[in-house]
Amino acid sequence: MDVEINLPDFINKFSEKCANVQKKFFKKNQIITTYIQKRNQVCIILRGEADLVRYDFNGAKTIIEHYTENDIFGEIFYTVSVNNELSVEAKKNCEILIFSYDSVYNKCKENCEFHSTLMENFSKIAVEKVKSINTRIEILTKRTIREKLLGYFNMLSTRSLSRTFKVPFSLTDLADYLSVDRSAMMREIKYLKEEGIIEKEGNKFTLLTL
Amino acid sequence: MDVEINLPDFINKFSEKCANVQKKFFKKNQIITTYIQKRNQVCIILRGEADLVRYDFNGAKTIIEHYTENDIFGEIFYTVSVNNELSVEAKKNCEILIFSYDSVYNKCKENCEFHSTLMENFSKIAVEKVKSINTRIEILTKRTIREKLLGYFNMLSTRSLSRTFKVPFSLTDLADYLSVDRSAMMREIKYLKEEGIIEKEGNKFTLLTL
DNA sequence: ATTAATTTGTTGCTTTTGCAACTGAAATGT
DNA sequence: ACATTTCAGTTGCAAAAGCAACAAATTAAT
Repeated sequence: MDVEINLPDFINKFSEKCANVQKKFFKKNQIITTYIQKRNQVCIILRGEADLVRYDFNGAKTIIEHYTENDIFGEIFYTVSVNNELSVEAKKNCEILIFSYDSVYNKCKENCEFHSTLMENFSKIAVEKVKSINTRIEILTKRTIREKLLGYFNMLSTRSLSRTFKVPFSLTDLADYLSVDRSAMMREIKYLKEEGIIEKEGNKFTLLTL
Repeated sequence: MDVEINLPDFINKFSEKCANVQKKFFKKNQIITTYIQKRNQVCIILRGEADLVRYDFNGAKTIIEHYTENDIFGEIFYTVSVNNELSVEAKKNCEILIFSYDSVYNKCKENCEFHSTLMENFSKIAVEKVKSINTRIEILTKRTIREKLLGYFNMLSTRSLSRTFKVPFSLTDLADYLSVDRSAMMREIKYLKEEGIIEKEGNKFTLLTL
């Protein structure tokens, strides 16, 4: 039995009929949502890109996750506390489906196809999410900036089935994503280039070593 | 509707009758499993404690997750690659349930209660797992050892509803869990004590400031 | 009970990372 | 088309973290 899921198919089943699911539009740089304790909102990106970000008291920004089409997010996946203010910011114009976690376990009156498919597939979606977060942990637990960069590049390379790949955000954001200082990261990228380990053209990188 | 799940109850429904689920015993320090690509094993700890660990080429050990009773793990939650050898090591004598991911989506012939409860609740279990991994990310993305320690202590404090709490592993392992050098961590703990921010007695810590 | 092994605690020294500050390039807005 | 903002790229200096090595304390093993 194949437990893979084709998320796009599933999402295309959405229709305006389902009363439990809202579709909303957000412009670039708008805040899509701020995580609130006790609320259990679930969001799916139909179109666009967004980041889940945290700003520390000292102003340091961390990109916790980067979302593209078909990605899912919301406070159900987070233990929201007073110490961590989390918000999701649109990086491009976005089209978002919003519903409550409860509705995943309760049929809607219209018994719509989107809703029933959502219910059926929710565990697979959640398992996929665990996988993607674990990949992030894999990178964050690396001890040096160099290892983090190479770990991340390796992942992108594997995912794109090519030694050359595009980093999906600006280098400034990449530093926030790897949770390191930008200038220190730039320096490390310079060393990696000098040592012939990587090549770089804008945000297109190539891994030269295995 | 309440979407919380009482995992212990669910696990107690296990009976030897279900042909798809095995129960195995492991002694302290034994390797429970090594993650293998394409296999989709799921394990639940009935009794004992275990760590998911990664050893880097340079010998550095990272504790990716720490499991206690009722925790769930297995390669379904991981994108297993050649670059990351992951294994789960028993830290105490363990009693483990093992089954394949497929069986979560297929009834067993005996139609046993454990199995059907597993199927029903799997998405909730997976969502809980996302939450717990995200808490880990929250800590790993902190920039300094001090912030990582305080972030982790805060979490333990919140979880135990008390300013005083026990760290569930040795300080050596804690360093591997926070992904930092042990001696540097010890130094930071010393500073935190000197500054009156924490108190420490063995692996029992107290947070003195808000 | 004694030995062995592991864990804790500490410290000098080195390396890595972060911070601040600035320049030029690119993108964006009006 | 020009001004403004954001992003990339650099660098000196300071701070933090890592490494190595060791002694003392604890825990486990025989």
